[in-house]
Amino acid sequence: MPKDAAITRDRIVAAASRLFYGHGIRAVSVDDVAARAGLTKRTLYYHFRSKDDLIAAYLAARDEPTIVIVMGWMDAAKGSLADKLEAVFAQLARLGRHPKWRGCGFLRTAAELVTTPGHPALKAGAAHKKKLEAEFASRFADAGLADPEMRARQVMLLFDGAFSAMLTHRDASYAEAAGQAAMDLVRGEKMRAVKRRA
Amino acid sequence: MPKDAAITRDRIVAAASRLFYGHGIRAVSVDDVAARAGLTKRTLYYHFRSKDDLIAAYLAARDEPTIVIVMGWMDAAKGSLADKLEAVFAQLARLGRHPKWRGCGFLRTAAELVTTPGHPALKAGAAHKKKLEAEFASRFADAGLADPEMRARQVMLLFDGAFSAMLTHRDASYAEAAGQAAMDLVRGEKMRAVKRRA
DNA sequence: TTGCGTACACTCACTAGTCAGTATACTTTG
DNA sequence: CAAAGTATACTGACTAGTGAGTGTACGCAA
Repeated sequence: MPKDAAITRDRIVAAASRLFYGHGIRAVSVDDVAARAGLTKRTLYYHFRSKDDLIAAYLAARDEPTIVIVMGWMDAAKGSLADKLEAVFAQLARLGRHPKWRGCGFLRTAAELVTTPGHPALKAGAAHKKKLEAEFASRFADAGLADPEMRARQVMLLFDGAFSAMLTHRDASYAEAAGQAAMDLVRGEKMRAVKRRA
Repeated sequence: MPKDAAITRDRIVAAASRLFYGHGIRAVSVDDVAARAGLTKRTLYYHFRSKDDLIAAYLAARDEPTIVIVMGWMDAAKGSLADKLEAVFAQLARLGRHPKWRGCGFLRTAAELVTTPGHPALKAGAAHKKKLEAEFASRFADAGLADPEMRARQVMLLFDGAFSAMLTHRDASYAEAAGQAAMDLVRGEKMRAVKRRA
């Protein structure tokens, strides 16, 4: 039955996700993941060729859901674009206050795997961030903001900066400061001419 | 002679710095560091109680020099506050284009050691970022910027965001986008009343 | 009976940290 | 001043444990 295989695979990815996110890639062994998934390492290696494959699957499984969550925050918020951005960063701060929060899985993986440039997990992480940036840009364009791509990029920089600072200081208020900056960047910018260099 | 000990210690820290920064904390063994420093592991353990001690020493040695470099960029740049910030981020982009660049050692260490909350290296990293933020705030205050502390915090968020994005995408132009955002945040803000919430 | 999914037991390389001992140089003492 | 003692800086070989990945056999469903 191929369905069983898919179920087992998902269970392994779920176990890997919890452990890799909670403790880091290198800190977690394949044995740990197998034990957490309730099966032996040999079974895990039946479903995944290597630990690197498993890491890639871990991030791939986080891509779409993360984007849905963040854009859900934005679309659910009432008011102006600035208000919506404030809501996004307020929600990020709320996450950051959770005791099990460990920063951004994509950024932390990028930091850990920095020496293996072609790693599929790194590509997945970069693609994920690009997608999120594009979602912001699309909404900024709809709102009539000048230079939506650049503003989206700057908001992403604040977003990733908030992740880093919250992780460094264990202080979620950094996300709120980032939200204020994001608001300032999109406020009163609607019709301003694009006089910046490309 | 205690001078010999200091020299050897420094050589170990220098070797650790290169390897930890280049490959990551967990990816580098104590044997690797000892070999790079040209001595045995036993000698390394004569100078450091544990690998954790060595990690802390690695970040401690990077603290002050990093701040001097970044503030040197800022103070050497001519023009307005915005111009000086543009210069800082331009220099960051220049660093990011170097083939041996591997992101921010402090942020990457924070990401790797996320499961050991009290680790001295994490405290060193947090203190380092706070110091840098304070240096920005001091210069913003001197320039008569309204709410210098908040702006300094936001610039730090852009700074760390630039590190993260450059590492994720291997694209140094993110630092320049961050620089543009930083300029926008300090420009035309000199005398604006502080109407934001605390 | 074929082949898919699982388990046990294993390999071999590597890891942080330790044991016991040595060469050198400075200090104390007869 | 010379001999003995002591602290310093160092080494090679080791331990106990963990790492990713594998060979082989077994049960179960079609």
